[in-house]
Amino acid sequence: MRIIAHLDMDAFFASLEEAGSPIFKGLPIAVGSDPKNGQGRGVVSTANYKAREYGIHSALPISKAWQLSQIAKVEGKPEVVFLPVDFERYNKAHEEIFEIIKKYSDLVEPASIDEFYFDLSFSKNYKEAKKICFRIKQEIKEELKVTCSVGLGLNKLIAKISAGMKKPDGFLAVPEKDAEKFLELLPIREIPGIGPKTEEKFNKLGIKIVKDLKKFSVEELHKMLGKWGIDLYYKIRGVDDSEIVENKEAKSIGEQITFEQNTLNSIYIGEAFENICKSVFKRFMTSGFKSFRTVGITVRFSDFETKTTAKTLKKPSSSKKEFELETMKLLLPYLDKRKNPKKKLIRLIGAKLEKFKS
DNA sequence: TCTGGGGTCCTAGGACCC
DNA sequence: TCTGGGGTCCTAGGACCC
Repeated sequence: MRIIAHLDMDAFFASLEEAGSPIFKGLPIAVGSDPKNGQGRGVVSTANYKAREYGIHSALPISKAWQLSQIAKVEGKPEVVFLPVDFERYNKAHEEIFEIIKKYSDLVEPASIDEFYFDLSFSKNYKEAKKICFRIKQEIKEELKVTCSVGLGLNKLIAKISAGMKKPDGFLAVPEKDAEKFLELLPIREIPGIGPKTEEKFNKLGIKIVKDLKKFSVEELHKMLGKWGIDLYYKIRGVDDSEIVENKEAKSIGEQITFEQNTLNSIYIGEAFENICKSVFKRFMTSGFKSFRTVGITVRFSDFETKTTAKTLKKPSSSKKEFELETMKLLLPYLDKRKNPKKKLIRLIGAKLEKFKS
């Protein structure tokens, strides 16, 4: 029988900032874009638990977060500490956590910068596995001064959901015999892969919790959701055979920027685009891949309409010149009448590389 | 409230080939 | 003369996740 663990860092970016700067201790922190006195674009990446009391959370527009901070100030509460995202620092912490988990399990999958799956099937039982989880939690706390939550279950799905239930600094094991009951009572939105659109779709049919979802046959879910519906049918019955995968290769490398102000100034856009391409290519060069075959761009207009265009080259390439030339050819039509007849201002541009060969 | 940036996976339609 | 079936590749867009 498998025993799978999922470890999820608590308010990761904000916790690391707090741990790194004692003066922030106890203060509300929002890591994300520059609020620029309420004029900033962009969103909150991570808010610590103190900031969440103000109503600030991930993906909240930074301007709104700034307003909430001003309101708090008027009420005599401490203002929010706004900090930029420091990926270098978080990546380093990620590696350190990976190394700690590695000491206890030889099958570890980093699922994102702040999440890991690992295999504890070698443990005699859940009690033994739990002990290991607590040792890992302890070690992370000692070394990095941040907390995490861990879930245990018979597969990745159960492990992930249970890790999320006792945040922060929590632990939950859902043994096999309880798995189906545990799932049945959850709101469908708790199932990873069911987002706002799918939730809405099911809500309209009166489907609220996982138990309601079980009314549908495999065929019905397949029809409604495509291939993923088949997975879902089994997942909600506690069946998830997906493996822990240790080394996942990247499928794409890309970057995009949102301008401070929407623009159609081709000199300005051109310069920004050049910088993006340079940076993307640099990352390609250090990725270890030998070649790419598809190049692509993204353009987002002022009304948020977003266009992507891609071109697959005849032959694999590793040429920076070719990347820059081909993406520029894709971008140019959006700057004039060809693909922008209404002369809409541009809000964001991006470039990416795909179809790698090692 | 006016919406980042980094990704992954899936789908549908068209081109093309045998 | 007016039209099959299977397969693959490519592109654009959508949903989702952190």
